[in-house]
Amino acid sequence: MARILIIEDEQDLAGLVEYNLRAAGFETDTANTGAGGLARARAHPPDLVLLDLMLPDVAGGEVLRMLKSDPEMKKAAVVIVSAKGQEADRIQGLELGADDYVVKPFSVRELLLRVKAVLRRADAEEGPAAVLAAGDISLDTSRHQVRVKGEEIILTALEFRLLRTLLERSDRVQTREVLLSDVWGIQAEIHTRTVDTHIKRLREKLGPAGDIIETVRGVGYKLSPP
Amino acid sequence: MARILIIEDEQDLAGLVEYNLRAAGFETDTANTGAGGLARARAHPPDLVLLDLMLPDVAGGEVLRMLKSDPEMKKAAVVIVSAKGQEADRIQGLELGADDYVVKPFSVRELLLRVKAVLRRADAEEGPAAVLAAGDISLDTSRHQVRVKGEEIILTALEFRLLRTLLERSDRVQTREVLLSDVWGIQAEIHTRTVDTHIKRLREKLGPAGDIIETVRGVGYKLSPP
DNA sequence: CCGCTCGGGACATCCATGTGACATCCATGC
DNA sequence: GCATGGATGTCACATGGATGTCCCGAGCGG
Repeated sequence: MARILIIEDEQDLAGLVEYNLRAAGFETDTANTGAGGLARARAHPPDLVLLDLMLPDVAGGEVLRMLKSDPEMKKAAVVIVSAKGQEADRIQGLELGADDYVVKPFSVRELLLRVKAVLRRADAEEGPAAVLAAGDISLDTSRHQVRVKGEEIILTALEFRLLRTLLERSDRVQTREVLLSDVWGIQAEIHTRTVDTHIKRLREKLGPAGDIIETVRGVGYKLSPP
Repeated sequence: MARILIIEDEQDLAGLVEYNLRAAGFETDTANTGAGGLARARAHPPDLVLLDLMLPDVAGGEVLRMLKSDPEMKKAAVVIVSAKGQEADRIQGLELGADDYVVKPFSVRELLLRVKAVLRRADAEEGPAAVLAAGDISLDTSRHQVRVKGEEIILTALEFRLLRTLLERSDRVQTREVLLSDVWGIQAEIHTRTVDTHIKRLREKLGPAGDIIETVRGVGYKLSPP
């Protein structure tokens, strides 16, 4: 899922936003100052930046300019957060290349919708691509299609997410807890056979190619390309 | 590069849009009233008109009608800008011959994408044809006509738009949210059957050929040519 | 007033999913 | 080797959520 950097000096607000973005399945990172935000962005380029224009150190506009001037960070979408009535800021922000803005006070719901919309657009622009592969298996995210040796395999939405998660983390063992959390969105310990059952169904549908999903006894599952 | 006429009464917004269009390499011209816009268009026919439906003098719809009735200005593409929630206006606008619309508040990136897309289509039409096809279905954007095995099918403006969107993104799954956003111009989570209903109507009108609209359970719809 | 289009609520329908019971397998200690 | 307990594989089934379908009311144009 997408990675979002929050640059916001009001701790309460930052916490609230972070909590909700995580609940919606995003990875988040937070900085309380403009300088800190830029450092974070450089260290770990995000897909989207939530930028407050009123920061204690650097002016928000300046941060935006810096972000957009770095070829590495440039591709991140930017959503501006500005205080009520700062029309001038808003205009300036959009001129500088922000993708959208929300005005304080905003509802979490609205923020989520805008973030999702911006990311969706960014996705659409990236064109086709987005094909994961391992062994005889290839998975096309945008088409929502899986092939084994060129032959199409029909998966359910859940099976698809599971396979994608495993492919994205090829060769690394995923515990049942991690899978439950990342594929199912559930945080809990397990006493049921839910994960196993779906792994089984996946192996079944993949046929012989299903062998690349390995069981790591006592730990979890991993997908290991030949 | 293309020439764009902005008819918009909010000065700030007009300025912002103008700035960005110029930055993107377009020639621009601005009018703050409907009458002024028509005068400008007559004096110097644009390739594309960005038309706000809420104008101080003439109704936006009227401006559109005038534009389309003049043989000289007729060839200009029109992108409607309407305030949030003015559903009726959008539909009406499309029926009157607008090529696309954006809903306020919109992001600059979105506006640019739509403007470029519309111009691209307009360009393509100058050539032999602007026909999208898949299986037995062919859709002619310039004639606003759909055929199944050569037989003409009558679609409403909305159905046409829905089908075109699916055709343009053949093979790629579109979630209900994406469709609502791109076909309807609404940003929201869904609890209604709106999208499904229109998909159903589309399938119905397309007859057996309607089968190429696939349901991807848990995700959305996609059109997959044989 | 009639007919068309569209949105969306109220169902009907379908099938993906979660679950617990049971079978099986494997690492471990002897 | 072998017994043993815990971990994993497998299965059938109910249940809820997602989708298909129908229908009505609103808005608009003729």
